[in-house]
Amino acid sequence: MGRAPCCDKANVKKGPWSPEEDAKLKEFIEKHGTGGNWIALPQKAGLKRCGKSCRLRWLNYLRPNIKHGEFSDEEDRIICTLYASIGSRWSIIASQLPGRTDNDIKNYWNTKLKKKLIGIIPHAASNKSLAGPIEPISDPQSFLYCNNNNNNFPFFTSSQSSCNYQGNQEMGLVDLQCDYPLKENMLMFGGNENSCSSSDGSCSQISYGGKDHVKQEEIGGLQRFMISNGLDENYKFMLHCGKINQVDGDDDHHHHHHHGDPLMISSFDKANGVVKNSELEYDLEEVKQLISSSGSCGFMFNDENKTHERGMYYF
DNA sequence: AAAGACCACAACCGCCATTAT
DNA sequence: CATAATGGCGGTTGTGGTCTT
Repeated sequence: MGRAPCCDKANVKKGPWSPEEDAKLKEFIEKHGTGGNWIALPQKAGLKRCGKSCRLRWLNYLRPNIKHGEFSDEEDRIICTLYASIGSRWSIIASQLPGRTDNDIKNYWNTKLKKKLIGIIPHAASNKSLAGPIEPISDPQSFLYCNNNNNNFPFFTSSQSSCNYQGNQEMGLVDLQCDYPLKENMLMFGGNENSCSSSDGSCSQISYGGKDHVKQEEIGGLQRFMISNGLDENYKFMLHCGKINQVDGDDDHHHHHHHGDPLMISSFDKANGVVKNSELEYDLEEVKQLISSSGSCGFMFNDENKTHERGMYYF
């Protein structure tokens, strides 16, 4: 038959560890090691704990050289970059951060870091008046459709009826989903076409890298720059350039990429059936610059059911 | 001052591939 | 081989502390 049962579940302590228990476990492991057997360990160490609980306590808390508290900017950057490329594979991410545990990083991401990443993405809570004209978007199919059920980027809630970009200087992480096959004619800046989705959406992972993933298309005289983040499903929004022939009258000499149309964000309020546009502080060229700068990273992939394409961009 | 909301974090739970009997 | 438990992982929850109302 199989193995013998590990421990008497009924006679095992749960909940937070006391300093005494910590001391016992630490002392035992420092003296005898784990013996490659966590299940037998609590018996030997005289602890009324399940082996699994001991393992967790050791790995996440008692083990030497564990860093706790403040994450550095560099650590933030690594976490964001890795999250953007591999998602919530915490143990792999932790392996790149000496002294950090997967549990710590996971907690940090879920409670703090995610919230820091409001970057170039509109801050939905704003009630500033919209800067741009309201204009219909001719091809509703081209909206990126996002929802925040994945709870990755709940930047928007159902109570918000418009999107405004706040000019946040911080980095932004963008999560997008679209529930239609991406169009063949969509352009990717700087990227190779192969890294875009195959038309049947059969790729499980499409590419890594910065600039490959930003999508641009032209529909009805509008340049559209496809990027999105987590949204309630009542909302759809996209970034796009204003009218192509719009005159850029700006006289800023410091940035060679200052030509081009202002980047607009359009959101669709399904409840009210209204499309709202507002102007982004960055123009398309600036966003391209951001995307292709060394710090950026992004990728796209399809989910298992091949029904959604998702991508993430890290600036 | 009390109650409730919010937050950070440690710990637990269930799943799954691997391993021991 | 068949079976049952382990170890590792990621999602989730419980808990204690702090902040708000």
